Amino acid sequence: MRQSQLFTRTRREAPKDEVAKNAQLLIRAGYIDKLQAGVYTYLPLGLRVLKKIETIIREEMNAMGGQEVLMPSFHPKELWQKTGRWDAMDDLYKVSDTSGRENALGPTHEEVVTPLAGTFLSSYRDLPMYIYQFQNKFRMELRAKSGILRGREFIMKDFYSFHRDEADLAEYYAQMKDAYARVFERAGIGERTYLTYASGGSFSKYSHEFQMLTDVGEDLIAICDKCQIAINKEIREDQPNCPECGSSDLHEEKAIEVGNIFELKTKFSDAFGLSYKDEAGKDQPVVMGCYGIGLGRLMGSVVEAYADEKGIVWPDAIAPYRVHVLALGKEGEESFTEAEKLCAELEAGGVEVLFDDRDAGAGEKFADADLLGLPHRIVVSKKTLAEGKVEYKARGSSEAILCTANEAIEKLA
RNA sequence: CGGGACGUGGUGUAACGGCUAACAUGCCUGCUUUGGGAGCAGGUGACUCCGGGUUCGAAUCCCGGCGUCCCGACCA
Repeated sequence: MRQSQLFTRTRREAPKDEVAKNAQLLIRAGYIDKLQAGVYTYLPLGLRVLKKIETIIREEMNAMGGQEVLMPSFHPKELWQKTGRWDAMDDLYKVSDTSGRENALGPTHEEVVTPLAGTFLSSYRDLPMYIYQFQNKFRMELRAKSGILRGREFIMKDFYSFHRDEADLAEYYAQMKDAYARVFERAGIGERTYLTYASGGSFSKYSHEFQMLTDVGEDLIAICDKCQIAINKEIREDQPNCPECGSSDLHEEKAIEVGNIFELKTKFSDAFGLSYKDEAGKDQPVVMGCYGIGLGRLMGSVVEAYADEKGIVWPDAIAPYRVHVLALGKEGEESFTEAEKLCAELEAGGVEVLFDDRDAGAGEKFADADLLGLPHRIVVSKKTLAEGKVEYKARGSSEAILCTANEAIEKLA
């Protein structure tokens, strides 16, 4: 991609109404744009990041047997009345049309997926079954905040599992913990993300959250020094010690929830009469689990966690482009033609490249490269060409090295 | 939802109740420059959030609304 053709451009300053680091940097670099409080547009660069995250999650969810669907955002009131959440959920967006008919904008999809499952699941032979989607959720946060970390409209992966009994759910639930750990590992935040015990609501003792350490986190978690499992502060009264090993050596950290998994059991099956026939032909309630990841929040959390004073630092796996090639000098000069060749070669090898071909000074290009945060930077200039080389630098490192174009390409393999 | 702060060109800021609302940046023209946001010249761009009020006169003071951010509460 030629940067001169990019829809967005960078800004020197962040809008004064953004205080959160993630929003400041993402807006300055042209990844997102704010429409209103808690509601953001994902611009070409930002959408690429989001799609990378989505792909990682999709691969892991498919590996767990998930089948992807897309349910509507616009839900009839009756479904939400059936579970009592039409009145009970404060952050439910309710919309009415000119006929007076009322609908909800989905903040989550149990009310839709449960009856949907009832359409197709009728026998023990149909179970287990796994359905998921990526979709915009709506929650009327009384106070949207922290950039894209807590929005009113946000994209979420929500996954629902259907089982014949609690034992089967428990087994699957345990596997999902591992799948989630893989997602966060692959997204580049594995070493700072902790499996965290949290409140289980009315039907289960615990649910589990995946909490990523960051100062802007809204949650306080206590991490077990022995087994590295954490407990959310909300349940620490009842559970002062590590639930895994019983140790009392815990230390507190601020963190943000990037994913959660929850045993719904028969809460929604009961509300909607979702049942199956067992081997004896007897009706049994379907046992459910649900599993969520907020994609935008994950993206914002990564920015919060890794950015430095110059800008964003993306992990390889979710960077919008892996390589930023900067041509110093002028269009038509050797530095440009050589940089173009390099880009073509990288792209032929399947490497995604952003090519800074703008008519701009060297300093501006360096500053923007730091701001954009692509993991690998290659500079082609008069200076490097004089030695028949290019300059390679990893965004996270302060060391730039002179090497041949081929050596640079090898670094990216 | 309770408390606080703030709304001025695209962005960041300035302006005592009083000239044609200023400066920087961005953007456009031309020249120049190309290893850390370089320079020169010319240009573009604002019903000062909206609605009332006070006043000879309001960006500025008062009232109401809307919006944004922060703290708190809330948050599968």
